[in-house]
Amino acid sequence: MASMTRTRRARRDDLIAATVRVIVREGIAAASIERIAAEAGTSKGTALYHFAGKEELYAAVTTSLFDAGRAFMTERILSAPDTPRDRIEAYLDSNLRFIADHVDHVVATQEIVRRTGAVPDGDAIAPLRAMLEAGQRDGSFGAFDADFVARMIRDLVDGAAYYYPQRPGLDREHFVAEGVGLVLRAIGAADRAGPR
Amino acid sequence: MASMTRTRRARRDDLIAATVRVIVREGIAAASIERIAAEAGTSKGTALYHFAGKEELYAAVTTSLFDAGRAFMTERILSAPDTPRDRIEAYLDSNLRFIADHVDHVVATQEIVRRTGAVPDGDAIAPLRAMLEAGQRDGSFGAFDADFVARMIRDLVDGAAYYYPQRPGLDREHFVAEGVGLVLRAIGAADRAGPR
Amino acid sequence: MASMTRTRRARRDDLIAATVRVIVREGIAAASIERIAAEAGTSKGTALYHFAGKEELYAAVTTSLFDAGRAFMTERILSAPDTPRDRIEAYLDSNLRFIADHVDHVVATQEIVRRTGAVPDGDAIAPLRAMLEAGQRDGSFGAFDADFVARMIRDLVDGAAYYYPQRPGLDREHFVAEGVGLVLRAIGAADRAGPR
Amino acid sequence: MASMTRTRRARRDDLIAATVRVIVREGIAAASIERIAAEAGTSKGTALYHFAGKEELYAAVTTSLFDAGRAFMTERILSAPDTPRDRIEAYLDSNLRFIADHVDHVVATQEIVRRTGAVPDGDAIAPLRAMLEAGQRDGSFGAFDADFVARMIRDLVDGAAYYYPQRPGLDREHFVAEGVGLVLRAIGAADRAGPR
DNA sequence: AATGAATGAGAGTTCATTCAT
DNA sequence: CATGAATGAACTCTCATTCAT
Repeated sequence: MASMTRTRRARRDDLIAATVRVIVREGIAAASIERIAAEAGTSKGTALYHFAGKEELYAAVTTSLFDAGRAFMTERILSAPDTPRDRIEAYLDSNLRFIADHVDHVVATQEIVRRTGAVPDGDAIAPLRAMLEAGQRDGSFGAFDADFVARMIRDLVDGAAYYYPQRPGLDREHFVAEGVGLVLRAIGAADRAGPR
Repeated sequence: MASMTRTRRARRDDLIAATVRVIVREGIAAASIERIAAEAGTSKGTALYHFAGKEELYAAVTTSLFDAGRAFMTERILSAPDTPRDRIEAYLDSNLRFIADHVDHVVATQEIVRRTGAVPDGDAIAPLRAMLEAGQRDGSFGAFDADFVARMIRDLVDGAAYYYPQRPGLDREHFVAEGVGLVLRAIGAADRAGPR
Repeated sequence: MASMTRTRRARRDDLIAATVRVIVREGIAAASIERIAAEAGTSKGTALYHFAGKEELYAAVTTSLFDAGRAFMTERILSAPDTPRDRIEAYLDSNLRFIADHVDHVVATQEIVRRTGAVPDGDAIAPLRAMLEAGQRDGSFGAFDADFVARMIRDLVDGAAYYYPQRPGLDREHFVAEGVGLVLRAIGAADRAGPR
Repeated sequence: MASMTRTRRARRDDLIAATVRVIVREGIAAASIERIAAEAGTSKGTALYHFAGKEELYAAVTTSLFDAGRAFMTERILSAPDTPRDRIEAYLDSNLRFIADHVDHVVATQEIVRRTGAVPDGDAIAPLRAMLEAGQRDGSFGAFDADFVARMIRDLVDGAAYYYPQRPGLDREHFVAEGVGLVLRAIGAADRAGPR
């Protein structure tokens, strides 16, 4: 994948962006290859020249988002203090921030994942659950079913992507703070300080 | 609609149940009328004899669930003490209980709603937000963006329907208690008493 | 066919009338058995109990019109003076008068004939051509291709059925006189007298 | 529309011709896209690749005929002497000649127009009526209801298209002369000269 | 590298007809 | 007599995919 001509790379990016736009604006049902190609200013034949099939195109959309998201988030999580509370706060904060900055791509990816059932990255729950359990062990968090809560947090964070663009005036910082606060309270970790 | 022959009513119910099964097991993409009819042990022609079209079939699936759910929940909510905390607890408790008892139908309905965008009942957020705001006014709940939190609670509750069947051993009471507790903590209303 | 219970006869007539109404108002494409049955205030099953199939229903529509038309016209033609000019005038006059009095049934029948290609009565051209040739032999009419003209007269008369209802204010007598006059002039027989 | 590849133009013409053949030979009821495609030696998918739908295919059939017809006729009518009699004669003569040369296409178009009700060109009666009224004003034609006669002439001319192929031995010139003569006599304009 | 053309599989719908009650 | 129920055939249309240029 690294060895791609610049043209090829550019065309693929065009098509990925067009896919995102079509899915977000017109719904995934309307996202035929022909419609996407038109949105990208090219032809169906060309789209399928660059991607072996629709599956591969969709995979490219999700993969490109996951790669960017992982890079963005791991950096921030790793540079946070090594306590469960700080790590999970960093996780939520960076995730919501990333979402706010890539709403369309996130929404499109969720539509694709829901339709194809193929998460490219593997388990997104496991690390979250691990963090929760760590916090429970050292007493930072309350008592709850870590698996259940982990999944609910993911639903909540994913759902935020649909909510965010629906409130156009919504301030990004407010959005992030609300999300983080909600979860921290839910896991019994919101009692540090400050106006969160 | 009340005036339906017994056969018609039965066949429609068969088809509604078959639709739910197909959507849950094979995904909504595979839920063609022919596939659904086969699952119901009948023919495509018959399915379309009983439902004017796919839209009407899907509407019947969602409507039947919403009707049952509304009946189940309103009864319980109305018989709860008239405080914000008790009402929202009744709301969550009855909703999660209803979900646990109708997982497949709930999941199928969510798939349909997501695809068609047509919620038969109108706004599901408004009443939840109203309850939250009432609790904020009288000091039972903490400070948060009620609209944001209302939506997140809905995402969370809806998401629980996907989670529940994935943990086969999961006790229904545990499931409900975890869900209620999570939300009550998140809105700062969990400080009553007892082992919740 | 003569031996029919009164109910049976009545239901058949209801259905024939309903067929005519549906075809005229909504077009023959919309004239499904179900639609026709609904228009007649009964069910598809009943319609097919009274008529073996759609073909038979359509045949009944055309036959009932042809029978009535033939009775109406032959009487008038036979009571006309026995000259080619008088006979053809009686033919046209009675035909146009009959059409004006049964526009809907005539139009419906034409639609059916055009679609099924089945004229119940046999050749409608032959007698007309015979009259024209008789007039040519005795010098009452001019010189023309009798077969060609016979067919054109039929097209013209049939077409009049579509025209008549489109000019609501149109006087029946005027309509008949114009039609008769047009044809008489066309065959060189209009030079008798009077304001025709 | 002018910018079409040669292949596309050719395939569309193939399909238009096939449509005409199927309608004329087997009736418009039998003219399914699949049947038409087979007649054109291609597949249903290809037919729908070249025409957005059946409506567009039918529109192409009628439009192509109307365009050719209008070109053929206007040229001849404009080059005729500017008297009502000459103009209407040119109208009839050119129309019947065009019909004789494109019988199948004309018949197919009439079937389509009758079924869809969509005349691509607008009112075909108005210009005819205008010519008739002009002739009445300057005394070239007799007294008659111009609107009525205009419509009857159209019925007559259109009907000629069905008649023509039914008499295989029929000479084209004879056919045209009979049609023109019939109408000219009917409107009282046949008294110029010669054995018409 | 790009694309027009072709095609088959499959979806939703309509409808005449058969049948049991 | 009447009708609800059931069904299969046929039709239009969408779409991912293959291929030749």
